[in-house]
Amino acid sequence: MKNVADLAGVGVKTVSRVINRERHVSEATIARVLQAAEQLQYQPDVHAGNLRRADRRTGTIGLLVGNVANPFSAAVHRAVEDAALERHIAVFASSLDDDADRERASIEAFLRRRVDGLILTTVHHSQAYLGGELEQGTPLVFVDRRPNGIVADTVLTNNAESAASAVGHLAEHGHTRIAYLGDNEEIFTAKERKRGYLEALRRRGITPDERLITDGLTDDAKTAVAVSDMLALDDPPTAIFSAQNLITIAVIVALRRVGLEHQIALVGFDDIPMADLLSPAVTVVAQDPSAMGRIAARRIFERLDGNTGPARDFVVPSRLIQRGSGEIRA
Amino acid sequence: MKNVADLAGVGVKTVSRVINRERHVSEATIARVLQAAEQLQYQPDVHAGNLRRADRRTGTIGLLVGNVANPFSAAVHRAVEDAALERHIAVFASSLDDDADRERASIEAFLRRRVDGLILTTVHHSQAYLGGELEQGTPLVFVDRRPNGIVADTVLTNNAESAASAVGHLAEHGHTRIAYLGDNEEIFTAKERKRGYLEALRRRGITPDERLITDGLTDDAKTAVAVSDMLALDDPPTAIFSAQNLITIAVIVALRRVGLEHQIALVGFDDIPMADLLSPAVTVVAQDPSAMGRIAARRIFERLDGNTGPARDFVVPSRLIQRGSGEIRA
DNA sequence: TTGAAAGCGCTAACAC
DNA sequence: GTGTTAGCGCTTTCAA
Repeated sequence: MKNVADLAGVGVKTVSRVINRERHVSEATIARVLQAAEQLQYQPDVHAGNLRRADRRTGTIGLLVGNVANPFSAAVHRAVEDAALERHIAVFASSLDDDADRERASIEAFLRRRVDGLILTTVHHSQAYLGGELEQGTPLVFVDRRPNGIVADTVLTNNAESAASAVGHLAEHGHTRIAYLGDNEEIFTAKERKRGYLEALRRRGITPDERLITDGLTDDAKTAVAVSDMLALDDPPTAIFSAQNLITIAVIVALRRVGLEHQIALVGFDDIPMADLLSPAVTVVAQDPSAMGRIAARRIFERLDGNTGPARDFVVPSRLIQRGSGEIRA
Repeated sequence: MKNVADLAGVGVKTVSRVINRERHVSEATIARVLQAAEQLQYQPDVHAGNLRRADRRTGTIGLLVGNVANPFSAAVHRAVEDAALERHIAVFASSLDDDADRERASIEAFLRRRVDGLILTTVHHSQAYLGGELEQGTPLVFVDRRPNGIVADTVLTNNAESAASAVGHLAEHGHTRIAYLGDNEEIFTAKERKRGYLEALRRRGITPDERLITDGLTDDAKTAVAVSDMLALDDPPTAIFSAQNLITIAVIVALRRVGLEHQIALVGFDDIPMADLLSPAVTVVAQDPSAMGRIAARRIFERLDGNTGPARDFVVPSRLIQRGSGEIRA
C-alpha cells in the first residue's frame, strides 16, 4: 500500500480511501491511485485492515456439516454459498463425520480465523462450550440438529410430523404391519423420526411390535440383517418405513435380493438420487436442504446486521413424493 | 493477549511463546499462562500473527470447483479437505457454475484473504491473469481441466484414452454403429473425450457417421431430442457412448421412454449414483475424483514446502466398470 | 480533499 | 527463561 501511495504521489490514507470507495477523493486522485495499484498488481490484505477496522468483520463464515460429499450436506453448502456470495462473504466448509473431536477442532480453527458467524450441524453431546462465543455476539445457527446445553437459532425439518405422514401414507394403503428401520437413536433427527412413527401408529390404533423396530443401523450390513430377520418372522411386515437415505438404499438392496421389492411397500425419509428411475420408483418424504441452508445463511446475516432478538426455531416442511414403492397395497 | 499477560503476570512475548509451543519456557510459567488464557477464554488471532510472522502463511487454501453440490466436485472437495486437515489447513470452497466472471471474482476474494494456495477447476478461456500470482510463489494446482495461457501443475483424468476404452468395449461386443453424445466442445474434457471416441473408431476401421455425433448437450431436453433423432434414422445406432454423467442419465430416461434400454448398449463417462440398482445396471468409465483431490492437495503442500520444480501433469487413470448396459450385444 | 500519527493483536529481533 | 521495542498492512482519529 505504501508503494502504491508513493507511486501515485499521495499518502497511504488516500490509497485506503480509494480502495474502500470512500467519498471525498477527487476524480483525478482516484484515477492516479487506481493506475498505480494496477501497475503494481496491488491486492489489499483484508486481514490487516480488519485488525484496525471498527466492526472487525472478516467477511467469512464457517460451515460445519456431516460430510460435504453427502448430497444432503452438499445441498446445504451450496445454498449457504449462494446466499453468502451476494454479501461477498467467503465460506469455510468442514466435514465432521459424526466425530465430536473434529467438531471442536474445526470450530476452534474457524474461530481463530475470526469468522463472522458459524452454521453448524453438530455431533458433540453438548454445545455448552459455545456459550461464551454466543454471548460475545458471534452468530451461531444450527442446521438439521438442535444443539444441547445452549439456546440458539436452529433450522429444522419437522422430523416427527414428516415421519408420521410417511407412516400414515402406508397405513392408508392398507398396511398395519409397518416396520421401522432407523439410525442411532442418540441422534436428534433419528429420535424425532421414530417418535413420529410411533405417534402415527398410535393415532391409528396400531400396537407397535418391537420385532418390527430396529435402531442403530449405521451400515449397510446391519440393515441387511435387520430386513432379513424381519422377513423371517411368522407375521412379517408388509411395509417398511426407513428413516434415513442410506438405510433406504440398503433396504432396497435387501428386498431385491429376496425378490420382494414389488410386494413390500417402502417409504424412505430423505430423497435418494435416481429414485424415479428405480423399479419400483421410490416413495420418500423429501427434506429441503437448499431451503435449510438458505434460511440459515439469512439468519446469520440478520444477526450480523444487528438483530439481537431471542433464539428462534425455523421449521422447513418436507414433502411426500409418491413414486410407486409407497403405494403398494397390503 | 495483553490481558492474559497481565493476569499471568508475564510479558506478552511469553504468552506468545506458550501459545505457539516454543521452547525455553518454564513449566510453571506455561501453566500460569494457560490458566489465565482459559480464564479469559482467550482465542489467538491467527491473522494478526500472520501479519508479522516470517512465512506469512495463513493456513488456508481456496478450492474452486464447478458446483459443490455435484457429486464429482463434492468428492474432490472432500479429498482436499481430508488432506488439508492433516496440516491444520482450512479450506475455502466456491462454486463457479461455468461462469467466467465468478471465477475471477472468487479468485480475487481468496487472494485478498491471503490463501496459501489455490486448487481450481476453471472456466475462463484464459488463466493468464494468474501468471503474476504464480510467479510470486502462490501455488496453483488445476484439477480436471488444463489452464489456458499459463503453465501450472495440473491433475487430469486420461480423458481421451478412457473414452477410447469405453468405445472399444462397445466395439468388442459387436457394435459398429456407436453414437457419441457429448457436452460443449469448448470444454477441455469434452474435446478430449470426443477425440478418444474418434480415435477408437479409427483404430477399428469404423468410419465416423456425423449423424451419430452430437455435441453441446447442456441440458436434458437437448439430449432427449438428440437420442430420438438418432433412433429415427434408417440405420440407427446399436450402442451409445455418453461423455458425461448428466448426459448419461438423460440418455437412460430417453431410452426408457421408447422401451429400448435393454436393446441399445450404453457406456457412460463418469459414474452415476445408484448405477448398479438400475435395470439394466449402467456400465461406465468411472473417474476417481477422490484421488484427483488428494493429489492436488498434496501437490500444493509440496509447493508450500519449497518444491520449485517445473509444472507437472498428474494423470489419474479411470476404470471401466461393467454392470450390464455396456455388455448388450449388437 | 488530503495526510500524519497512533494503534489493531501479534511476532521478530535483541537485550537482559 | 523472560521482557522490551519495533513493525507487519491497514484504518482510525484528528489536524491541515
